[in-house]
Amino acid sequence: MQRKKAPKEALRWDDVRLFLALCRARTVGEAGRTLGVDSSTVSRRLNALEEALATTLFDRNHEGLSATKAAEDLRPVAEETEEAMLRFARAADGLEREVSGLVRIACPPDVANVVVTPLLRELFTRHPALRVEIAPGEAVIDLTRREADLALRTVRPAQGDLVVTRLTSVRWVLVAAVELAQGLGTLRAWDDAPWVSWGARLSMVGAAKWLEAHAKVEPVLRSDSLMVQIAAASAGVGVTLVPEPSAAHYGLVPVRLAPSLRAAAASWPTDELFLVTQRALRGVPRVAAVWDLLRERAAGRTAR
Amino acid sequence: MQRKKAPKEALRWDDVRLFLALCRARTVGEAGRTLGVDSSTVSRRLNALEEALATTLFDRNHEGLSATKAAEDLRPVAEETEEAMLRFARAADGLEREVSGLVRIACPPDVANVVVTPLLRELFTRHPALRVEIAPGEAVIDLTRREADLALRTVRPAQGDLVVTRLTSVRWVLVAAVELAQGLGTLRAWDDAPWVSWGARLSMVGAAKWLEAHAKVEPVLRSDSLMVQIAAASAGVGVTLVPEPSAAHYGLVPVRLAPSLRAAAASWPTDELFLVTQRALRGVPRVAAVWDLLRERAAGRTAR
DNA sequence: GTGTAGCGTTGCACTAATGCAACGTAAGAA
DNA sequence: TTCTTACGTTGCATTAGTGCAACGCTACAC
Repeated sequence: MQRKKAPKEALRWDDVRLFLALCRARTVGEAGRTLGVDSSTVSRRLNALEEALATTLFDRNHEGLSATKAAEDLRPVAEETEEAMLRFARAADGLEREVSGLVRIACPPDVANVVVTPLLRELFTRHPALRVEIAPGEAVIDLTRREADLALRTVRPAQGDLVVTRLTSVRWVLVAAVELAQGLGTLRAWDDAPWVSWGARLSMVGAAKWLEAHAKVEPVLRSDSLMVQIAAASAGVGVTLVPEPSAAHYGLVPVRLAPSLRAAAASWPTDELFLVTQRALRGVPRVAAVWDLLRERAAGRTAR
Repeated sequence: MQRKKAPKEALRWDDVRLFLALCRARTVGEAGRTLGVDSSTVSRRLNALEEALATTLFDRNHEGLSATKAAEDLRPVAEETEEAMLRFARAADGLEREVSGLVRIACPPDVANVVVTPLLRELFTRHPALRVEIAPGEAVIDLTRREADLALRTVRPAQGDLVVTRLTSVRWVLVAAVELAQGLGTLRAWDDAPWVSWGARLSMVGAAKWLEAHAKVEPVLRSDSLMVQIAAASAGVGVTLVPEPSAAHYGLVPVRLAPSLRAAAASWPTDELFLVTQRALRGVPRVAAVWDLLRERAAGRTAR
């Protein structure tokens, strides 16, 4: 007597699909074909289902299948289930294809140029109906006012019903145009070089604070725009602190430092780059498409 | 660029169950607990589902899950699906527990005694609420008139909306009571022994036809009841042809035959035993219980 | 700071599910 | 009869799915 001890097996939802296919097919093989599996699999799963329900659903003989009364009683309920399942699939498909329309991205200008712009080609290849608007600016755009769908920020936002993910962290480096860096050689004192730095309005920026704290130099140029600083540095106006990826992107090279300066350089700021959107927008396909691509392509391990 | 080539993956119905559990849980682990699987499994299957739907359903961070707009749109449809699935499970459960009531079995008397009766103890152990009525008789009971739920027959019924399965095949053997068999020794001619055989009414029975064709003997006793024949043989009245299992059951032993008789003996009839019921009754649990036990216990390989 | 706890994810060994091919049975054709 | 065909089932090698344990990340307590 080798009876089963555990009829505790939960009903697997896929078994209802199997059951329906069997109701509609005249043979096990035919049911398997509609399900895309082998007839042996159908046979075994039917046996398991019957054991789980402690009922015989179909009689099998050399002519194929014949439904028992139990199966015929169950069939209408199973078909309701299938209709609901089809509605679900249709709803899911409906969501899926809406990757079109305009996505507005707010981000710092350098991030726009260095991070976002290089990804646009791939984004449009993936989703031809997608359109993008980049709103660059140092100021913090208020997402809750719907000025943008997506924001890239260097500070983690706290308030609001927002979804936040950290993309990467970037170190800042002291760079200059190639000729100036060569002309300077190894920097022995901070004021041995002309500096380009931040204006009064954004003096709370990490780089500005570092300059204030560690290298009390008087910049030859101040600007609240990082892009202006980069342009000035590129023109050989002076040295400046910029995020490493931006330096590489614009052909600025690191300035060599004498050992005496390296301790202070160790506390150069580190930016973290956060991707932010409103919770309600997170699942909207056109937004999700950009979100996912940024996570996939722009995310990096923490630089320690 | 290792993108997926095949988003052709069909939606598995169980994934909707997973999706619902995730909607209701605040964490992956909680969803896994309600589903009875590990959190790692939930994590992987969610990733697969999102890839299949090409949609992000949940954002995951250190606090757990948060549903995206897509997930919230899908949730009501998924819950309808679940309700239908629960109705199915309830219907299946309802069927399952009805193994009780009376099952009427029509069969030849020897089959009743030899095959059915020995199984009753196990049947009642399995299904204590079950009751059985055995209607023994040589005549063919008409199942379509609902005189019986189940029939055991030696001829395959052709007409009607019946379900038929062959249980086993049995050879007939020439037997006698122990003392008579010893007294006879090896039989050299058919009429060296007194015969017990069928009456006129059932002369079409295989054994009667054989006797007519091969051994033109005049029986000392005729009866249309196999049970009477067996009783007579047991009392030492004569030799008779009976199905092999019945002979063993009633302590009758084979009569030894001289080589000259063996050729004719080779064409002793072979009965097949068929289990029959109406299609509509096949799935009724109390009937299915008996059907299944008979198939399981009484079915044998073909005796060739 | 530094540790701790909770979350989702990943590596790996293992189990269950699957496909393929061979089998046993039954009905009809030659 | 024998052969053929179609059916469901079973054995076995392979694959996909799973659980456990370790990991990385984040927040919070200290």
